[in-house]
Amino acid sequence: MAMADVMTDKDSDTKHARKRGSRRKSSAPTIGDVAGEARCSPMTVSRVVNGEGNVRDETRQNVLNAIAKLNYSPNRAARSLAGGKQLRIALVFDNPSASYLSEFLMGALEEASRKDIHIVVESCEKTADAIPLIKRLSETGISGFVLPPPLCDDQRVLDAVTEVDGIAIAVGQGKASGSHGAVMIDDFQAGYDMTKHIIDLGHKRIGFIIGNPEQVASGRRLEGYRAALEDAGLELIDDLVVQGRFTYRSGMAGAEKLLGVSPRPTAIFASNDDMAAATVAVAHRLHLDVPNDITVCGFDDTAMASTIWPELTTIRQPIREMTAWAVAAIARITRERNSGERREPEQTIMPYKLIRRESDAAPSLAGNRREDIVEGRSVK
Amino acid sequence: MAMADVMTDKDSDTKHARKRGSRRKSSAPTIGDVAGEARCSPMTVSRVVNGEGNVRDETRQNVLNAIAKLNYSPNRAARSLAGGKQLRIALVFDNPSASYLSEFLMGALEEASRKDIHIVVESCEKTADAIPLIKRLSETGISGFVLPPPLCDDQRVLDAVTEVDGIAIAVGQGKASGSHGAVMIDDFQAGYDMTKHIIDLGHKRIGFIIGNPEQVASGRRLEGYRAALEDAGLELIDDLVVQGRFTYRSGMAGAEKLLGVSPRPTAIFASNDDMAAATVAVAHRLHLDVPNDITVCGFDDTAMASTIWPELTTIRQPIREMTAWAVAAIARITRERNSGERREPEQTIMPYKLIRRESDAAPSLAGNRREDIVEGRSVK
DNA sequence: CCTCTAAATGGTAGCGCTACCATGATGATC
DNA sequence: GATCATCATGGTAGCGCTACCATTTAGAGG
Repeated sequence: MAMADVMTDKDSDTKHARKRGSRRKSSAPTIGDVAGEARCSPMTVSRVVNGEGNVRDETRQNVLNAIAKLNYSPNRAARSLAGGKQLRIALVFDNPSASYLSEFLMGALEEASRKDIHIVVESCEKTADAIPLIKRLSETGISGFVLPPPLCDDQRVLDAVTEVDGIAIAVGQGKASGSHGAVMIDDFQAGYDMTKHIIDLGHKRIGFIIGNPEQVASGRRLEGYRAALEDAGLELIDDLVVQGRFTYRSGMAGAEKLLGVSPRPTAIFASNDDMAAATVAVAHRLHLDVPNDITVCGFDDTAMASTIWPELTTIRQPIREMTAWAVAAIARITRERNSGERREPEQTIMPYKLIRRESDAAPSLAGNRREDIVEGRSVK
Repeated sequence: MAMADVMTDKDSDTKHARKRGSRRKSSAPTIGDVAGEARCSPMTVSRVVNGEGNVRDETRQNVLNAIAKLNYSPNRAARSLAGGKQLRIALVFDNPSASYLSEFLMGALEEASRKDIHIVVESCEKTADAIPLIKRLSETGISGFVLPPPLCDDQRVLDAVTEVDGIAIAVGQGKASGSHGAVMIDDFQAGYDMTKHIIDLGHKRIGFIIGNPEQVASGRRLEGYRAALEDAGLELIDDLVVQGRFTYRSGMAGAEKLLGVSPRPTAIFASNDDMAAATVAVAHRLHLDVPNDITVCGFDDTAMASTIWPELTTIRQPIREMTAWAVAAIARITRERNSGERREPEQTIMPYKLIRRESDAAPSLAGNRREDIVEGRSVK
């Protein structure tokens, strides 16, 4: 039989020479080439490559050597064709906030590359435009949708995905919901931690600029701020909480208002970096030194945070990992659906980090006379 | 024969019913389904789909109708498998400037999606790291490299690509070179136009902040500035030209120096938006109003330009289109190489736009608040 | 009418891989 | 030692599409 033939001959290199008239364009090695080199069948190679069990260690090693020798890498197209897969996932967004976006894309792309998934990127002007867009995409065979805020804050968008029987994963949305998967950080806790960090520095009058009221995360961050103040036994002063909309412009307005309050707050926590940057600008215009006269903290760790001077103390969301998770989740759910399962959409919460840079400091003793510092409790 | 059979029956729907035991997972229509519906062979459908000639109008229409009816869309994996293609292109960069990056990714992704090309994104810390990275990528079957600055300003990186017989396309590099393809804007002319725009507003003392000296584009923009001054018969004052490094911090230092010169310049043209933003911040700190006390212009039209207040008048590079062109160029060159051709690498110059926002005005006059777009000169 | 060319279409054989089943070895169990 | 499970491996048949060639048809020219 063929086996004996292969096992005994020594010219395995020529054995698997390409048939003439082959249509092959590139000379990249195929699974067959590796099989020839390793003196086994393509199937065994496939098993090794895909990490399946039931292969003798010796055989596996042979195959691995052959792969290394030929510098083989599997053909993705053939893989997905044969595997009958060919996942296509859409990234839809209406928020062209560039710094966020590139992280977002990178995370998705990496994961897609690893899993051989096709990513389609689509942007739309208004949130409302997303609904027909999702329908159209669904018709071109896209089954999964990764949705960053503010798109994922709109229930109609989520519903549109459900309607076309697609899979939606919300990235960075503030709240969980049963209708779709979600990956996010704990905005409440992050808001709490940052506020506590500021309190621990010795601040007592801490201003807060709220984000866009339409995004759920805004509210959560505010709640975290409030809870931290309360836990520290600090008074919650209404004048020190102003509404913003996540834009630089709204941050300026907010900062102007806050810095006009008397006595002035010694720290301002803005719900995102753009507004924090605006706060720094306003402070500078008033000849306040950041951080010596006033501490300014942001949220998101976008490019802005480390571009301006002083660089901002902020909260870093692992956007990249979050998006990668979203893509992987869609892949998994699709696989499950194909095999009949149909379970509740999952949600996951990722860790964030408080990045301490140069925009925070203890309140200056020179300016305001302070009472003794009261340590706030740490809440887990 | 089979033909007569197909041509006469009316139950073409059931005719092509799937064989039992098929491994097909998805129920997406295949080219065979379309052929059955249109009563022709899969080949003819393929011809129509791929826009080849030699198909009767009537037949084509039939096929088109069938495609529409079944909502057919070709399977990419099968396509590239059969076509023997499977282009893989790497985007390599060491400049994590986020706003630039996301545009960059979008352009590449769009084109890749259209042409069914696989994009691999890789970043590296230092420019030197790019060289082994390119070698490694080349070994995994990547033949094309899209390189933004500052990577493409380093000849060693370009050489590394040549060494592995890959195709390099520099995006946004300031100068042309014979060893690789390139797509860029005319930095000289853009620098000239912006300077002229400022001169036309009535300014005579115009400061300039140079970019990173290692990037070719920096020098070109400076030359444009000089040429415009000269053409306008304005004196070139050495004190009004300071060195920067494209960073916010360097922009602050530059702006402080420029605004310390007496008499003060009435306008500052920074070689990129980050430095222009820093200039605005410094001006504000000195209680100078932008643009009424001083005009500030940037370059690149990154997110920063339209985030801060006042929004910056700047030069917009069509990054997205440039990257898309780069990807398309690699695809074309690869095709040519496969068919034996081997021609000189191409270069192309794209049009830029002068985006007028709120940061410029005539010296000491009430500011205008317009967003005019002045078309840049387009070459070829 | 009959060749001859070109246009229009069909048939076939893969592209490189994996799902599925068949087969041969190897022990373990009674 | 026969029976059966289990592991290790091979064979085969596609996945959906296109390259290539064969075939048919329509028109041109003699």
